[in-house]
Amino acid sequence: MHYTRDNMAGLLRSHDINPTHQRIEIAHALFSRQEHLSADQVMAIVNTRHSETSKATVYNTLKLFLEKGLVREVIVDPSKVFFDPNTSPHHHIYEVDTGKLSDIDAEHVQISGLPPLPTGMVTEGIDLIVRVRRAS
Amino acid sequence: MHYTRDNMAGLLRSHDINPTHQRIEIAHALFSRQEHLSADQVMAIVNTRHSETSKATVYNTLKLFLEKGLVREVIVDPSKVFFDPNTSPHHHIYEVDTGKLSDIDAEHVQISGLPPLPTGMVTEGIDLIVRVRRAS
DNA sequence: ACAGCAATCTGGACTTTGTCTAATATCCGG
DNA sequence: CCGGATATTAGACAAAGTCCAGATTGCTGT
Ligand SMILES: [Mn+2]
Ligand SMILES: [Mn+2]
Ligand SMILES: [Zn+2]
Ligand SMILES: [Zn+2]
Repeated sequence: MHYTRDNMAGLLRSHDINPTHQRIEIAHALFSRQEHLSADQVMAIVNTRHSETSKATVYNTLKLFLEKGLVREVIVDPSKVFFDPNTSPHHHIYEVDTGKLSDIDAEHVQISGLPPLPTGMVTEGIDLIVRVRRAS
Repeated sequence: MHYTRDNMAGLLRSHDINPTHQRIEIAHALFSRQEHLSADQVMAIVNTRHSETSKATVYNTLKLFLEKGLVREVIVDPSKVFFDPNTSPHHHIYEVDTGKLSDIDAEHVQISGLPPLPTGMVTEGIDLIVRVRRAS
């Protein structure tokens, strides 16, 4: 699949999001790269040519995408949140030195032996993060 | 085991940490409660009676404890880091509504099917977080 | 075309978490 | 007690994120 700006409007609509110029640009930044980006990185990408999207809109839009299930949040770095255009179930490898974050397909990963949840609680998601560094 | 201020000095020494009044208080805050605390919470606990430990010292000390392996860091909340006096291998349940964080013993949890690491990389740790919320 | 209206976007002030620094205080061996 | 190393401190600073009141945009009905 190839993500063009034109596809973005349909993608947004299919997630019940009114497609505006700013939202299309932000979605395009995430989906054309298929990378994990921080709000700051999105901000920089969207405003490379000329300043056209404010910080408030970047944060508002990313939060909206999150609520609508268009992207997922990955919390691995204590100083910033990453936004992930890949919403299929998967896990992450985090290189602590470089900050590089990559996907692990969940298909072949098996997690067993988890205790039962406290009553009245439902699982919202299971995050598995493998923290790695260069062998010293 | 019962963690008193008096055994804190020995605990610190056994981790190659020079026991000072402030360090003992901070260690005592964490180990007597056996809870996951943020820097802010540690700060509040340590200064309840009267102000006696600065913000800089709280942060410096928690970082020192981390380096020396006395505590572990848990990154689940995008807005703050938790410090965990339990350094034995274990996982976490995070209640997203309340922010409550509790331990899952790693003993019976089995994770299989992880892909091989990129060459020259070693695992520093595997964090498994089960995000739960009240059933709606 | 145009007024009215809701939805969206914006700059900038503000808050929170955490870092840094230069000065001071404490500790310890000789 | 002296001198140096180690530890603590207040407060300035930085970065990530939130908030708000005003401006823009894009309709819809006339
Ligand atoms: Mn443009
Ligand atoms: Mn005291
Ligand atoms: Zn991912
Ligand atoms: Zn724990």
